[in-house]
Amino acid sequence: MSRAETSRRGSRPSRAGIRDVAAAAGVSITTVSDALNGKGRLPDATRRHVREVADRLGYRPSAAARTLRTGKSGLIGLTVTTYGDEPFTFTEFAYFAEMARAATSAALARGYALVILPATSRHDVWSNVALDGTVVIDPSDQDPVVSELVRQGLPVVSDGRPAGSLPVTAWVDNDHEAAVLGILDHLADAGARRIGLLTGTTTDTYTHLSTTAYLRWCERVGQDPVYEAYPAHDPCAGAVAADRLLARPDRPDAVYGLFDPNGTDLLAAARRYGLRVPDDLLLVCCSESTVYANTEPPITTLSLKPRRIGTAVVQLLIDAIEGVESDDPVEQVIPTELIVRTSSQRRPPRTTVSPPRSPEER
Amino acid sequence: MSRAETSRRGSRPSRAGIRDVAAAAGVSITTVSDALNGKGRLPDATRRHVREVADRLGYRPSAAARTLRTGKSGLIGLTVTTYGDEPFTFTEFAYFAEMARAATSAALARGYALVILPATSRHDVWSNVALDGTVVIDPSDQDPVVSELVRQGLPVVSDGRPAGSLPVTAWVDNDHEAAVLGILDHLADAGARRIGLLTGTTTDTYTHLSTTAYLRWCERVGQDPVYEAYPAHDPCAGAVAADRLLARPDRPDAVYGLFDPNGTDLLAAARRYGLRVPDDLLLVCCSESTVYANTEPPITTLSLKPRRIGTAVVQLLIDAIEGVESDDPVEQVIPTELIVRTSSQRRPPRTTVSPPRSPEER
DNA sequence: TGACCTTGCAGAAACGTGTCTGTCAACGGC
DNA sequence: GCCGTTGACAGACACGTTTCTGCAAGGTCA
Repeated sequence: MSRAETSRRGSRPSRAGIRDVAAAAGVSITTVSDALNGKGRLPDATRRHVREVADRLGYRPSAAARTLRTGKSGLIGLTVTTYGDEPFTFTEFAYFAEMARAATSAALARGYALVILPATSRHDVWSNVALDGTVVIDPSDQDPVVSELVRQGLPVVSDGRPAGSLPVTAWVDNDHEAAVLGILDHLADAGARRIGLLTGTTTDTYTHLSTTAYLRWCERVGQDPVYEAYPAHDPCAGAVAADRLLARPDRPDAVYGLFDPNGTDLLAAARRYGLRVPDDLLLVCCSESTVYANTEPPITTLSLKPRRIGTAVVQLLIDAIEGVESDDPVEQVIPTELIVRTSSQRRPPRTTVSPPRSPEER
Repeated sequence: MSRAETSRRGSRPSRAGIRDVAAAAGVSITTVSDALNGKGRLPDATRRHVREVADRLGYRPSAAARTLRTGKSGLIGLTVTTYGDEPFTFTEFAYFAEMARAATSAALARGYALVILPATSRHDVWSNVALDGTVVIDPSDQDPVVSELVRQGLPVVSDGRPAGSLPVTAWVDNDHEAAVLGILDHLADAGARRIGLLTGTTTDTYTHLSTTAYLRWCERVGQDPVYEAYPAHDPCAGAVAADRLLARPDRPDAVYGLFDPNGTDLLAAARRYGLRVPDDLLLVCCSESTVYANTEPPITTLSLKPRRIGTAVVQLLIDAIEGVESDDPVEQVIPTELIVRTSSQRRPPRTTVSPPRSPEER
C-alpha cells in the first residue's frame, strides 16, 4: 500500500515522482531530495546511486511543487507597454527585441526565465503566474501595476528612470539629456545653423527629457526651436510629420529624429524637396536598426544600447531577488553611442559605404 | 489555535491566504474557493459576501498552489532558435517581434502567458517551469526538445512545417514554394529576363523550400539559376553577397532576397554599380519591415503574415491544451502577401511615394 | 411519518516537493 | 561502562489550493 503503488494505480504511467525514485533506489524521500539537490550529508556512493536511478526513471521534479515549497519560481515578468489591445509599441520594435533578447540571455544564464506580461492592471493574468520579480519597461507615473507588485513585496526593476515617486527597487536608463546635447553639438560642429527636431506627442519620459533638452540647447545657443511632434505609435504619422518639418518656411538644415523610422521618413521627405543629404540637410535619428548602415546615404544613428540595458536590468533584479548585497548602485546609467555615418558629415572624407559593424559589437 | 493565527505568527504579515478569507468571512475554505471560482451551489448573497471580504483583505490566490493542485499553470513556452549563446537570429527580428506580439495577445486573451525559452536541450531550465504546452519556432529535424516535451505528454505546436517525422501536435506555416513561384512570375510579368536569388547557406526549412522552388522554376522556364548564398545570421555577409550577385558576368536583371535586410543590401549594391531600380534591376525581398515603404525607391516585399501565424499557433495550442475538439485542421497554411511597390514595376504609373499602410492591416 | 431529494456548507484528502526533527548505530574519551 | 558526538538515513509535516465526500436542515411526496 505504498504511495508508489497508489500512483501507479492511475491509468496513466504519469510522470515518475520523487517517491518512485526513492522506492526504486531503496532509500527515503529525504535522501533522494538531498542527493539531487546536493544538500545533507550523504556518502558519494548513495548520491551517485540516487542520481543514476533518477536518470533511469526520467525523473523531473515538479516545478509547481518546488515553487510552492520554496517560494521561488525562477520566473521573471517582463512588462511591455500596450497600445489598445496589442502589447508593444510600433516604434520600439528593434529596441524592444534587442533588449528582450539580452534580458532573456542574462536571465537564462542565472537560471531564470522571462514571462511576457502586459502592463494592464488586470489582476487575473498577473496573479495566475508566480513571479519572483518583474522588469518594467518605461513605467508611467503612478503605474498601478508597479504599486501592486511592490505592495506584494516583489522586487521591481524598471528600464527607464521612474517618473514621480514610483517605488521601484532599482532602475537602469540612458542619460537622454546628455545624448541629445551631444547630437546637437555634433550637428553644429558639422556646420548646422538651424537644427530641427522630430519628436512625439506622448508624455513618456524619453520623449519628455529629449524634447526639453533640445529646447534648453536652443535657448543656450540662441536658436529658435524648430520641431514637429506626432503620435509615435502611428506608423503613418511619422512620414507626414517629417514632410511638415521640411516644408516649413524656417526649414532646418539639420534634423534629429527621436524615433526609429524617422531616418527613412526624413530621407524620403528630403528627396521630395530636392534636398541632398548631407550637403543640404544633416540627418541623425535614434535607432537600433542596421538598415541605416546601407541606406543612401548611410544615416548616423544614436544607439541606446538596449543589450546592455537588458542585461543590467536583469542582473539588478536577480540580485534583489536573491538578496545579494550588490556593489552596483540601484540606479545605473548606461552610456549611449553615436554611430556616425555619412548623413551627419558635411564633408565626408570619402563617399564609400561605411563598413558593416562586427556582430560582436554591443 | 486556528491556522490563521499560525500564519499570523510569522513575522511578516505575509499575504492573506484562503484560510484568512474563510475566517474573516465566517465560512469554510470550500465556500471561499467555490464563491471565487464560480463553482458549487451557493446563494448569491454568500458569494458576494465572500468576494467582498477577499477584496478587502487583498487576497490573491497562490499561482503555485493552484498549479500544483489543478495541473494547469496557464503558461505556454515560446521556443526561439539560438545562435551561439544568444537566443533569436539576427535576420528574423521583425518577423519574430510581430509573431511574438500576436502570440502574446492571443494567449493573454485566453488567460495564458508566454514564457521565453531557448531551444537548448538543457533540462534544468525547462523543468524549472511548469508549462501547459509549447510553441516551437522552426524546429530542426529530430529536435531533442520537441521529443522530450512530447514524451512528457505536453502538446507542441510549431511555427513552420516540421521536418522529418517530428511528432508535433499541430503546425502552422506559409506555402513558401507557392510564394516564391508567385514572386518569380510577378517579376517575369514585369519584364525580367534573368532572375537572381539571394539565399542562405543554412539548412532550415524556409531556406531549403524557397531555394528548391526557385531552382524548379528556373528549370521550368529554361533559365540558368543565378544565385548567391550566405550565412543569414551574419549581418555583414548579406551586403557582400548582394555585391557578389550583381558583380557576376551573368548579372540578373531582377533579384529576390530571402531575408529581411536584403532590400537595403541590394539597393546599396545596385547604386554602387550604377543600376537604376526598377529600370535596370527589379527588386523584391521578404520582410516585415515598414522601412521599405519609404526607401528610394520603395521596395516590393513579401510578408509572411507573422501576426496571423502567431495567433493561429497559439489558438491551436490552447485548443489542444484544453482538449477542445477544434474544427480547424491541425495543419494550417497561412497565405503570404506580396506588397507591390515601385521596385518591381518596370513602368510605374507614377513616381509618388506609396501611401503608408493602415495600422489595422494584418 | 418515513423515504427521498435539494440546498448550503464543512471536513479532509490530495497535488509533489523541501526540510525539520528524530532514530539508530558506531565511535571515541573519560 | 557511560555519555556526548557524529554520520546516515527515515518519518512526518507544511506549502495553499481544489475538490470529493458527506452531513444537517428543510421541503416534497407517497
